[in-house]
Amino acid sequence: METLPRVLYLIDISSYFYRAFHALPPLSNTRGVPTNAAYGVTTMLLKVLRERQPQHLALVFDAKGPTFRHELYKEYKAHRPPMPEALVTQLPYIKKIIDALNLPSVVHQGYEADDLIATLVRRAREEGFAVEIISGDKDLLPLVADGVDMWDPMKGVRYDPAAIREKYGLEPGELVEVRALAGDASDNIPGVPGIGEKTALKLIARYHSLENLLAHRDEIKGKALKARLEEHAEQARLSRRLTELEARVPLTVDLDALHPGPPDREALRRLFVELEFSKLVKDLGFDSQPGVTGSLVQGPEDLDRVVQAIRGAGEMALGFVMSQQHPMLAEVAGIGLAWQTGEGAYIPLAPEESNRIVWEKLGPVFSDAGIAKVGADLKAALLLAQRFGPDLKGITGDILVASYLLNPARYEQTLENVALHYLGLNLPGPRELAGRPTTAVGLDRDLACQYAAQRAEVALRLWPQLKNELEKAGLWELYAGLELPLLGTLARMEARGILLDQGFLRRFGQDLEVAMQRLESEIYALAGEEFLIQSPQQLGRILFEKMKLTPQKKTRGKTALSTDVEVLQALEQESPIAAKVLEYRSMGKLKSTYVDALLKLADPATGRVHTTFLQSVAATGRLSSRDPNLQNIPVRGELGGQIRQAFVPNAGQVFLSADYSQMELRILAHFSEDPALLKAFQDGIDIHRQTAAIVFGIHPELVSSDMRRQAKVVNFGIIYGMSGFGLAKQLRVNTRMANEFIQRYFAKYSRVKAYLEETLQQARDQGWVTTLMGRRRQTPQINSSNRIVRQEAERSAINTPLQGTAADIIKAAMLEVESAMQGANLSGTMLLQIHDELLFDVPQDELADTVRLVRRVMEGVVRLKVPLTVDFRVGENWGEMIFYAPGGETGNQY
DNA sequence: GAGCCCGCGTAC
DNA sequence: GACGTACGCGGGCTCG
Repeated sequence: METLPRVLYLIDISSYFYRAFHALPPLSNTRGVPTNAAYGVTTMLLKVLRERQPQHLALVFDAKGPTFRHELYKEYKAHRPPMPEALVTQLPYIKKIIDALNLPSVVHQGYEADDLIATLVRRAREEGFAVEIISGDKDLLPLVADGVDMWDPMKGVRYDPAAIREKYGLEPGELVEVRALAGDASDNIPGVPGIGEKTALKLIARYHSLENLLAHRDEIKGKALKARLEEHAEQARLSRRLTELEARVPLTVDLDALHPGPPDREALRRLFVELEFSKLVKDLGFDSQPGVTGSLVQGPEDLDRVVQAIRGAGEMALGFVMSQQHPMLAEVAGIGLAWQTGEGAYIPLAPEESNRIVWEKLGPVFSDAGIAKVGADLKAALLLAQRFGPDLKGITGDILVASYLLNPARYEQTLENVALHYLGLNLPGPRELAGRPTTAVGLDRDLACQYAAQRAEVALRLWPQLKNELEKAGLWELYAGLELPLLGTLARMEARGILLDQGFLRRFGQDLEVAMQRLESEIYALAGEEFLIQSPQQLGRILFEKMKLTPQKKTRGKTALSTDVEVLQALEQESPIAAKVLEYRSMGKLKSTYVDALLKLADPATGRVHTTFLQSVAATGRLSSRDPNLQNIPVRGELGGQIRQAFVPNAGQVFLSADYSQMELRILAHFSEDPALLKAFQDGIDIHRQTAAIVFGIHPELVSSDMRRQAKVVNFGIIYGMSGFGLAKQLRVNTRMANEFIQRYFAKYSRVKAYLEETLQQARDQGWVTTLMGRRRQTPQINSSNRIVRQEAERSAINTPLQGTAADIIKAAMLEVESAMQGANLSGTMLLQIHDELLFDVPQDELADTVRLVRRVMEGVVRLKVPLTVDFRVGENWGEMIFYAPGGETGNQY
């Protein structure tokens, strides 16, 4: 069997510090420690280890301080700026990671890494090693030879002698001569002035060395070139000495002993966790399972012991094992508990209400506000506790909400992700524990115990860390004063639910079905065949292949021809099929997404739907809503309104809706302090009309309704960071005109432009943007060299303070409205929040008082530089709401 | 059949 | 490439 040559891998590690630092965006962990170079160097090393599995390897470092080259030439590398501060801070971490990886290193006083590598290459060849130099530095290319390759894992580039001959037309060793002539600005090697790399390559290709060139300088054609060579011959000789690598460094290292040792996995795990290299923690597959098995709590004695222990600890983490439905309806298997690190417990619950003993014992602990409660998704715990009897009091640490405030856009907020991020733990899911596809409630008792206990234990451990991080980031007040109490408010809203008129909805569904069947046959007739109208693929085939209608654009994925509303509207000119498909689509949407889904989700016993408000999803700070999403119920159009009509108040009550008027534009006025915007809102002027007057350059009274409509798009476009192109598309005008609108907008609202610029600058400088109440969103892509990525980050950075401040304000208002209503003995209830609107269910006879109170609270919850105004509507259902005018001045029934 | 992505459409 | 934030449907594909 042929024996493969031993390979010595020499890593030019110092150069990677700089390269990783400059190549990667300015990443940092949540504590603000810069981490990009450490990350880049680590991934590079791991790649080498993974792909080469080296038996012999050395990390070669530059020595600190001056080298022999500085003695030759005191100006050597004189123009190098000092190492950036953000890189210096990372060096100790990199050092620790290298130590933990247990990789041998080589350094020698007075020499640069390049010389050590040259020396090691020479010795390795003498001793029969093949060599691979791991570097991206061209200065090392002269070392490449038969059996000596160079590889840059960062770029994935590889050089052997043939590759160098092809690229430069020279032997590798001759590259030294090139550098002697051309010099190197970054190392301050002078070379010959006027000779650059191109000329040098040509000359060396012909004469092969500096000395030979100088000997034949009379043959040089260009007069100027010849003169330069004559004049700077000595400087070129100096440059050659500076650039030539020293292969005789007196190293005593034994090449055979350069073995990578076994990595210190625990040390690596700790470092990666501290630096928040979650992916690396996971990739390396460390054995980082939590390892809490949990004790099963069965019978009254066990329960007594648990209760006593919890009381002793003064805090507890808890989490219910439940199915994926609303907590009010979900199937529940048991409760995971933890009150001290390293241990957890599980209390199984019987299928129905035969858990009397459990709740008798546990109830007082749940309801004791002196015992702090921690968990992932405490809103669910609150609702479940309520469902089984006890109040849950002392809610303190919601892991998901806390993690969300720290970094709302980083990843989906799940206990798994947060545990990996902050503890480096891989939390196994039901599937991993059972070794088969299953859900939490599908686990048998012992596995459920392990699952629930370790999740509670992890939550318990996470909380102090997250709390600390919140305090350090200045987010504690937002957490404890706003989000945490809001969790209770949201739980009450969810528990109330909202009543559906199911009969109405069913009839409407049937009407839709009939209408859709009629449309369906008409569409088939026009198409000449039957097909799935709701399939964009099949529809595209019919429209563009069979009927030969004009394709307008491709889909977002570029995979097919688009059949979206914009396209179909354009096709209305060509064939009556387009309008029919549009109508069919809009009806299908209503039927499947709203009618059918709402009926499915209504509680059969009460007819009420209980949405889930998600408090740790939307990156801007908004809430979202799911199962059903009650924040996107149709409002426009005749048919859309029918859906809303199916939402009705309790008997004898009415719906009251309170919506902030032009909230985000007012916030823009507040932040930008633009005089024209401030004045408009202070004087109660119609802002869209004012903007129309500005962009069309006319008197406000001459603004037509269409101009106002267009100006409204401009106003919103600003908030979204829309480009001229996007605005043009939206308004169906040409880009030139749209740009003109924007230009006029900023000419008049010049402080708005300045404010948007300041926001972007803040994002670039500090890496995050912020809202009125200090909410943060990181902007990791804001300095991306990829323009598309960068611009997307810029739009988010512009939009987030505005959308997020609106979220802050309405959240604060919700808390205050709730307590004020209670204080005023008003019995109306809050049902929904739809971003800038609150929906209440109010007794008729309390309507006027409720409106007064809600107005006072919502308009007064924060003091901005412009008034916040709220519009009220009242109705017998959500689809037929009319403006509420106090005192009934408008003559309506209210 | 489950899980995922795509295309599309609803809200603010 | 071009408008921010969400949720969720049906079709259709992949995978086991």
